[in-house]
Amino acid sequence: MKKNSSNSSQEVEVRKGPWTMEEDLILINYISNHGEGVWNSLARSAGLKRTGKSCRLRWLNYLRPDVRRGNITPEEQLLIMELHSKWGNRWSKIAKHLPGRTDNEIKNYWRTRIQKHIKQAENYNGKKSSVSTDQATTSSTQTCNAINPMETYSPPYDSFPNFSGSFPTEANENMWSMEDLWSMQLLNND
DNA sequence: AAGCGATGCAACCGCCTCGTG
DNA sequence: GCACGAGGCGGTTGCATCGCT
Repeated sequence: MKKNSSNSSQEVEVRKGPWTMEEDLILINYISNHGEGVWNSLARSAGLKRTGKSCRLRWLNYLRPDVRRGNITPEEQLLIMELHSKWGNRWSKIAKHLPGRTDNEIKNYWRTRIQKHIKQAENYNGKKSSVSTDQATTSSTQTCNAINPMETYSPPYDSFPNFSGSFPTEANENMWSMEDLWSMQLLNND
């Protein structure tokens, strides 16, 4: 990002974009041997041409052994919605209540799935209210003065016709599975 | 079968907070 | 008390994939 550092003579090119399998392995290997630490120095010591931030993000969102991927269950979804209605966009706070889930994953899930349904519901309500304003206002008065987007629509979560059908049914396939990576990492350690 | 728009997710960016000297 | 660096967080973007025409 910023290139005006004092040690510009030794400035190393910073890699951006998708992580390669090799980089993943280096990071996993390094952390399993040395543990997490100061991310900037970790990135340097591990020989990764990445920023500390990038390493941290990759580790937390993807490489950590306890990260669960895909298959957000209906229970988790309800919890997300409940916590979001309580705290708003405090994704990391919400993520702490969903073991194995990352803030990024929850954020993405919210934006791509739930928010879509909210918009649909709002449109539906809008149309409805144009026909019958009284009904619409009475049904939304409970929460109409809230700032939180969760509270700007009235139907309960389970009233979305397609909602239950939109749960991901299978884990997203990555280029390589975490099991593969970890087994490779174990092999490297030998 | 090809083209194209929609969708989902990984990763980056920039701001804020906190710890340390 | 102040400056600076690192970490944390939420918002946004870019790209790969999917599904429809």
